[in-house]
Amino acid sequence: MLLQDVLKELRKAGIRLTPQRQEVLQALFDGLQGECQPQSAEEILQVVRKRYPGVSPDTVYRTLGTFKKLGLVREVNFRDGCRRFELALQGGHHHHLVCLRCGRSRELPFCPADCLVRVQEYCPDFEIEDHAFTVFGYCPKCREESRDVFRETVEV
Amino acid sequence: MLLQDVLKELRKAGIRLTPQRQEVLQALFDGLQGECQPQSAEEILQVVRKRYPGVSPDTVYRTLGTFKKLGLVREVNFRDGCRRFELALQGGHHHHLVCLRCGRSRELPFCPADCLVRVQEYCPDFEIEDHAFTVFGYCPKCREESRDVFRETVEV
DNA sequence: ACGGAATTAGGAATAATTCCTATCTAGGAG
DNA sequence: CTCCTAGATAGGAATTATTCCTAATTCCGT
Repeated sequence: MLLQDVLKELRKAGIRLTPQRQEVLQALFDGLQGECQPQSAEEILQVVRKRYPGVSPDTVYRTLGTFKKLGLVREVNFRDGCRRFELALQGGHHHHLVCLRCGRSRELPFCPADCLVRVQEYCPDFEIEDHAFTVFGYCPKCREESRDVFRETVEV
Repeated sequence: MLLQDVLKELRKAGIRLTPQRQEVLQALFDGLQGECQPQSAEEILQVVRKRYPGVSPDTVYRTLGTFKKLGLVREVNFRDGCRRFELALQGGHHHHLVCLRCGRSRELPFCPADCLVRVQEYCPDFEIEDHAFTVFGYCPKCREESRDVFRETVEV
């Protein structure tokens, strides 16, 4: 799905298409390129401000909230002190493998769908809205680096 | 496992047992009773201050960090603006079903263990430290209440 | 082009978390 | 039991993320 299609859907949903919202959306699309890396509100704000310097944090947060309600954006938590956001396009459902040292993440193409089914059986009256499966640890690069630091410490 | 056993283990691990740390531990144990409800640092602080009024937030955070490193405490995120903590006793591994309205959680006895195996196969050089499986939505009680609100709105 | 409801900027307020440093203390050594 | 010191704490300030408030602006249907 492309930016144009999303804009069309938003218009259809009666969402006012302000330039600020379009820029937030653009930033989210940019984040989709290359390695998957959900962005913090602050990061998105910086991107948006390149074109609209006056944009306020409030606007970014409000826009992300609006998009989240529409199911267009998902929130994830990487345990790095802020919320992160990414596009939730249909067919792109995934989870994350997060490095606790460098904060970078890798997309996981697995989903514990069977668990979700069991959860719904376990609590039939609970209305499931979203779920998170996130694996935390240390990426190969950071493991290597901390090994180096350890060596230096010992040798000195 | 009881508080006494944990204290013994901490001593064995060379962790200084200050009264503040013991109170934090006690608060975490209290949180284990009844419905599982991971606590925020603020909530733990309030409990600890009942006995030690002068305790600082810093101490609670530092203590929780120490316990986390030891694997005694797990951090969870309920999307309510703060980190939450709970004891991670052996055999008690579980996940959470969280209501986005009232913030209460229910313990899930399922774990996507098979997914973890697949993750490790997918990224053999990644050192897995922890994982989170959390289901978000609306509990029966909150669904009922929002239905009431809707009715009122319509009828007036 | 016009009007009204929705949206925004800007700045202040709030809340969570961490930092700093002088002081204190747990627990091992004697 | 007392002494010593590495490690821990209090207290308050600083930082960071997020939300609130309100007057001014703007999208978009008519």
